Amino acid sequence: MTNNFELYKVFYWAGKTGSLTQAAKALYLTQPSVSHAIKQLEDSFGLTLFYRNSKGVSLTQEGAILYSYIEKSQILISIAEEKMAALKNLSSGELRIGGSDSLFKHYLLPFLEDYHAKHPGIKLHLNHGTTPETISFLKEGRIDIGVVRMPIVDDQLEVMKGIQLQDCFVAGSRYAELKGVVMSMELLLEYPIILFSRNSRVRMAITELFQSYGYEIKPEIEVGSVDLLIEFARKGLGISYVTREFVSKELEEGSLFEIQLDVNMPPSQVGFMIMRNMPLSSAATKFIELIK
Amino acid sequence: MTNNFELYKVFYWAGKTGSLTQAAKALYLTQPSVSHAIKQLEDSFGLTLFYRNSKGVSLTQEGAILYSYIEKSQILISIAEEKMAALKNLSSGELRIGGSDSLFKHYLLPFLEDYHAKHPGIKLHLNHGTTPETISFLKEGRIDIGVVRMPIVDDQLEVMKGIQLQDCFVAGSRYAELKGVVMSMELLLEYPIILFSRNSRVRMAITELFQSYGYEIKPEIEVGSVDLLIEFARKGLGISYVTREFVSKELEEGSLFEIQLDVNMPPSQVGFMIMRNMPLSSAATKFIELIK
DNA sequence: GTTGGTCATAGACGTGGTCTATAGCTCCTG
DNA sequence: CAGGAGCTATAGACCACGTCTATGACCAAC
Repeated sequence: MTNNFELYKVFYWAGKTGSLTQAAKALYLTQPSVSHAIKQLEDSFGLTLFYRNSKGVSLTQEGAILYSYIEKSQILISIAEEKMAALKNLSSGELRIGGSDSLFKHYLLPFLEDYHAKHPGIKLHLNHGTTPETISFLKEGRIDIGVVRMPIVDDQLEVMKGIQLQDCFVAGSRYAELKGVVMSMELLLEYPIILFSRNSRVRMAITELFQSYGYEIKPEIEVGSVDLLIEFARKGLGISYVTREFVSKELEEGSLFEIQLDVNMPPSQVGFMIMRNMPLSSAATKFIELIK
Repeated sequence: MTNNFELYKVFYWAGKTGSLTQAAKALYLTQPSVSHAIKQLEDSFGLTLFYRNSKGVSLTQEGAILYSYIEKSQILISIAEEKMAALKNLSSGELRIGGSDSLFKHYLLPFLEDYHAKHPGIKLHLNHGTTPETISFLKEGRIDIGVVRMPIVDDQLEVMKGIQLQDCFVAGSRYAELKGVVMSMELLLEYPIILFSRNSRVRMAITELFQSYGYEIKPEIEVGSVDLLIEFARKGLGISYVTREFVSKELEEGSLFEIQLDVNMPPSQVGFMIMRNMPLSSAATKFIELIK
């Protein structure tokens, strides 16, 4: 036996208000419709659910048992509907972004602040990882959006351009004599170089660039975070290859300066990835609108 | 926002099976109907609930949240439907009967045994009280059936005849000389009489009977239970007025004998009361069928 | 390429849920 | 006690909407 669940909604209101007429008003129906609906339920069970009297209805023994279950069920549905409304209007929900810590900190942070201020109910999850990890997370559905360096070639993914960044070599006061000097690659390679760890997108890009000119760039020091790249360069341990926009503060205050090279460093593009042909959550849609 | 609850049933099965086609089968619908239903839900919330792919569907973040509520809700409804079926087929439920202990013990007991054997899932509640108390309980909905002595005149009640009982005077061996003697009322009153307490239906009947012949019956001893009436008579404390059917064992074994009177004692009728125009529970309906 | 499985879409159909109108009932009130 | 104001039940008409069939688009596996 499997009833039309709509009947339970009618039953719930009839039980709750103790009146078919009141239930009809609550449901924007007419009283005969409600009366008919209750009769249908009763017939389907072969049980009488209500006592009818001149001032309304009251639950029978059996009706009361049914009501105890249906009430809980209906309340759950009401909560679910409220929850859905909250998700829709972004007063609730979560936004899961994957990418590198440096992009979070130096590029995404203002957007995240803005977003959080506008939608304080949305929980933010920042999932840091390498580009391939981020892509995996995206495909596994563990994040909604991935933020990485372009180019990304994966036809399961839809990639949108973000800001354009410029990588460059920087040094601290220990190498002050290089300030203002336009260096060749060959010359640069005579200094100790500090690079990001091997599996990063930036590292691959710079390695390829040098290779295309016939050089091999071998770092003296390899580090795992942008902060360390900056810190080591400031302390004079070598010349770091960093994203210029991420060291704007240090360049401005003079604790670091940019090394001029005689070749153009290609810009690098930040990209947002989402799954192609997969619907985005409201929270994620809104965030992407914000960034664009 | 208040959806057609039928949509949630479809959503539940789609989420549960991970396939619109499977959901359609479970609900005896076609796949396009299910597809349409899900679309309606999604439109009503303004949210996407499922990812569609070539091997079925899977819940989105938001769909999963909805599912967590709807699942509980639907399970409650299933339980409720099972419960209703159990109440209908009498494998569950309760039967509440009001009346006097003596009627329960001496008249209803075999029926109760039979009923309980046939429907062990039905809980029996025997609510003992006087006739007016029993009527009150019935009107308050605290019992389903009342079993009392007729006549009952109350147009809110529907009364059905039960067994006919015969009250009589009995004595024990102490008054052996009266065995076989046809006594007059006048003579009887010279012996110590034991009667049931004042507010009982039987007591009122016997008092009225004696009055109609111009006598006043005043008991030596008043007791509150039929068992005591019997016990006191056996011990020779006096002559008890009891229901003959309730002392059949004692009459047979000879520990009590019936006093012959020169007037006919009117029979007394047992009646079953239920509320007029009020639906009976399945359990109560079945019990009444059994007795008839 | 073909087959077999998804889900989506379009449009037709017909049932069932809703309506209006009215009756029957009980309780209350003048 | 008649009349009114509640309530629910019943009858019958109607039309929206839920369901169907048919088809398309897509994907994965063989």
